Order: sequence, then structure tokens, then C-alpha cells
Amino acid sequence: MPITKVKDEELLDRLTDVFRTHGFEGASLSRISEATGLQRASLYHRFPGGKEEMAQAVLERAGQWLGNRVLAPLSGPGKPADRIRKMAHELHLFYGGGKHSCLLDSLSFGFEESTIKRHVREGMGAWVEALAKVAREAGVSPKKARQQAQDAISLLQGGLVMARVLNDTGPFERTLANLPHVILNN
Amino acid sequence: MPITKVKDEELLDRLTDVFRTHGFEGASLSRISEATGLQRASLYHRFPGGKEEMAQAVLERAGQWLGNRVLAPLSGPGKPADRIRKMAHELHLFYGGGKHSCLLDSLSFGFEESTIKRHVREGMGAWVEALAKVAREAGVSPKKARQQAQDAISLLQGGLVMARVLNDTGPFERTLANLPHVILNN
DNA sequence: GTCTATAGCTTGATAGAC
DNA sequence: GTCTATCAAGCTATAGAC
Repeated sequence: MPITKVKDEELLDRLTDVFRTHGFEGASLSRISEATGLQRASLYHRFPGGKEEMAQAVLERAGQWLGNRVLAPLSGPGKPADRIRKMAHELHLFYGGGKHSCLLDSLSFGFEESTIKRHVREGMGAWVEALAKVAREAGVSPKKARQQAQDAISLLQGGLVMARVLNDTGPFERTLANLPHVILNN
Repeated sequence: MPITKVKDEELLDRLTDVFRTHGFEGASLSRISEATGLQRASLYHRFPGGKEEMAQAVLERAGQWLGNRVLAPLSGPGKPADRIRKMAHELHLFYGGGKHSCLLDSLSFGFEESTIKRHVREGMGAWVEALAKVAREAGVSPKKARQQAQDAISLLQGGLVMARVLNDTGPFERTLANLPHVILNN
């Protein structure tokens, strides 16, 4: 037996899957245990803070993905439309072509303010701001840039909801293809 | 003491609130009991099928609202743009200006196929189809009508997600105002 | 680092008095 | 129709062996 039964990366992958499929309250330790192949006690060894810490670790990693694969390319070199197409490709991969739900959706239910909700809010806020910045760089007015960035996020999030409900990833994928137009339209 | 402590309508109102705020798994009987003012046993007297039946009753009522306040006006008399504005007004009321989440979102987590998920799917499907029909009546090509209907639902659902996460109902309300353009654009 | 076993609480659901 | 009291099962979390 190896020192660790499941590597950190794969463990976080599976945790991510459970949380975005079932939400925080629906992600019971039984489901997590089954999905990861680790018993309860082993999970607590890795995450002494329990379920809350697992969710935070998942969000932290998603935040890194957002920074490295979305925000960085968006503020990198290249034509604005190309940067957005690059992001769309990363989103296509991350969301399994629309088959996976977004943590920003699944982990935002319940009204009590928490570290998790703050983390989710920061992620979405940074995303909107990065999109608006690209639009401004492409010559869109600040006000319109902000609105079009919001529209893009709405279309993406709503597209994922539709995919989950209707079992149809078409709208989400079409939104990915239209992102440059939605964000840069002048 | 009146025969019933809480009237059916108000009971369903409060149940709706709990389910769309916390999702199905997060809507514990403790929360439901607190929100409705009824003890567990009283809830089971009204809904012998338990939590599942409560959620179904909530969805059934939401389906009636959808039919009476959204689908009916959409297929009624009047100019297409006016019908859509009428719907937008009803949506504004139903979602508390964006402060309330949508049941189609909150009750669609978890992958196991269920009566609830089927109910949710039918609701969203009928909504998309009704919007596409209005667009076609306004002269939009069938293909474009379908896409613009999907975009409208995506924008609405995503706007509600954004509102919940960012605590900002602006994008949702702006989408409501833009609905005629989104759906009827030729 | 993983496991079995278990503690203690919360869950969904029921029985029976009023 | 509502309530108190209760149940078994599920939950999160912990102790301690290997």
C-alpha cells in the first residue's frame, strides 16, 4: 500500500465533484467517503476541520484554477477576442462541456454568512471584474463593459443550470462560442 | 384557536421560501417547522408523504403560477413585446426583485432521477417553449427563436445566481428590462 | 495514513393524547 | 388539526489499533 491511498490532487478532484453535484448540505460524509474511497476517519486525518474544511479546500483550489486558467489569460497578451476564446476553452474543459454544475451555484445556498459564501463571492466578483477589464481594453465604455461582463457570467451560470435541469448542454456550449461577442460588443 | 393554524396558501408560501433558500437536502424538518410554525407531526398530517410531498406541493403550486402568470400571458392577446413586459413584471414580483432563488435551481441538485427533477424539467421546458413561440409569432426564425428563448432563461437563472452570490440584484433586474430585446431581436 | 468502532447529535417519520 | 414524546436511521466527529 502506498503512503497515501489517494493523492491530494485526485482527492480534491473527487471532493469537488461531490460538492458541485450535491451542494454543501447534500454532500454527506457517506457520499464523500464513497466517492473518495476513504473512510470517515481518514478524511478527518486529511481535513481536521471536517466537511467545512473540505469545502474550503475545494474552493481554494477552484480559486487557483480561476486565477491561473481564467484571470491570468484574460489579463495576458493577445487580442481581447483571443483571450476570451482561450477562457472559453478552459471553461469547456472545467465544466465537462456543461455536464458539471458550478461551485459558485451549488455552494451558495443557505443565507447564513460564512467563510464559504465569502470565498464564493470573491471568486465571482473577481471573474466579473476581469471580464469587464478586457472589454474596456477593447474600447467598450466602462458602464457597458461592466454590464456585458455581468451578462456573460449570467449566461454561463444560467446555461449550467439549464444543462442540469434539461439535460441539454447546448445552450451552455453556444454561450461559450458567443462569449467574445457578448463581452466585446460595441 | 382556528381550525387550521396556518392556511394552505400561507403554508405553501413558507415552504416555498425554505426550499428555494436551502435546496431540498438543506430544507430540514427543523427549519420547515420553524418557518411554518407547525410541529413535525402537524406537517405530516398535512403532507403524509413527508418532505418529498411538501416539495412536490410547492412545485405544483409554482407550476400553476407559471401557467397562470407566465405562460398564459405569453400566449394571450397583445403585442409580443407587451406580453413579455407583462411576464417580466410577474417575474419581478415572484423573485422579490431578484432576492429569492429559483426552485428550478435549488431543487435540481443531486443526480438521482426523481419525480421532483421531472417536475422541474417540465416547468423549465414549457417556459422555454412558450418564449420561443412568442418570438416566432413576432417574426423571428424558428431556430433563432429557440436560441433567444434559451438565452433569456439563461440570463434570468444566471442573474438570480449572481444576485444570491454577490448580493446584487442589478444584473437580474436589468435582464428583466431587456427581455423584449433578448427574445424578439431580429 | 488508513482503518474499525463508537459517541452523540440531528434527521425524517410515527404513535397517541387532546 | 395540533401537540408532546418517541423511534430508528443518518449525520458529523472522535478514539485508538495497526
